[in-house]
Amino acid sequence: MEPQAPAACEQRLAHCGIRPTAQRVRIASLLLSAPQHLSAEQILAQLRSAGARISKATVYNTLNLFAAHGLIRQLSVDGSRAWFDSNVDPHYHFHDLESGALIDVPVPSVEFSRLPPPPPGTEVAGIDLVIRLRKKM
Amino acid sequence: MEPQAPAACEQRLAHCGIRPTAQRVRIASLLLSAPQHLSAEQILAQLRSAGARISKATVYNTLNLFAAHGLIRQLSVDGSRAWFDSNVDPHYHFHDLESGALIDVPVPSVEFSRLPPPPPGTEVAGIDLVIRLRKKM
DNA sequence: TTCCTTGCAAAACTTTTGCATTAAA
DNA sequence: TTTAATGCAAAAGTTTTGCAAGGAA
Repeated sequence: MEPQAPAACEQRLAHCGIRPTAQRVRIASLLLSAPQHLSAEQILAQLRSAGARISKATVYNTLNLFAAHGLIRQLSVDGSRAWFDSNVDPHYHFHDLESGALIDVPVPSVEFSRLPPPPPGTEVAGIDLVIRLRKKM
Repeated sequence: MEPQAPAACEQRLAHCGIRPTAQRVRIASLLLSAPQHLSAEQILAQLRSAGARISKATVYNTLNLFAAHGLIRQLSVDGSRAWFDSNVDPHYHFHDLESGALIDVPVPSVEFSRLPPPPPGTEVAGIDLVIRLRKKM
């Protein structure tokens, strides 16, 4: 997967008020190159094998920072670890139970004809939908 | 919350092919007394403060065993820890982002008028829906 | 006796944090 | 120069595992 142009990432970070350090730009460049789902460990491994000098702490700190600024979205799909989704537009997910793969499901392919009213004093902040998949027999 | 009659739990476990040991019956008795969502740590604390002699390892082993037999369901709602749901009938959840509380949403209160076809070679194994709630302003 | 279960401690894993060093503005 | 970010190691939190001891059949 081609990393996104570092210059574009730099601008995007600066636009969010995030100081575009070398490590942050590399993470952004990797993650924002296409819609994808990566774990912190995967990001660390990919950057290091590409020759980057970066620590685990910085990866976690940066991912949390990006998520807080809405650049990425943190998913809780299986209990094992967090997945970071570079697609922050509203969408849902297929989750292949065998491979663990996550596949984006665009909003228009799901339609709710009925939803429960939120409890009094609350409003809906978001809807997470995960469609679990198994191999067809 | 009243624990369910231990005798009924014993029968239920035996019916699943699970040997009804003292610790397992206590966990079942606590968890299956009503539809609820508990963490392993909460279960351990409640049983111990009720005078039970039980270890953390046994709580985890037992919860995994129960989940494997379909007696309970493990939820991934926030990344922090697993929640064990004593309601194994199909249903969805509200998740209060402020308090962390989980509230069951019965199946009939949600209706899908459109769902995406599962990718070739796969079929839908289940649908997890979490409606995140924030305080209304 | 034989097999399974438990408890304890240690290990495994993911994520966070403290602090000295380094880089950015 | 001043402030913020990084790296490392250690800590924290959750869950799993190895193994000796205990309990059920």
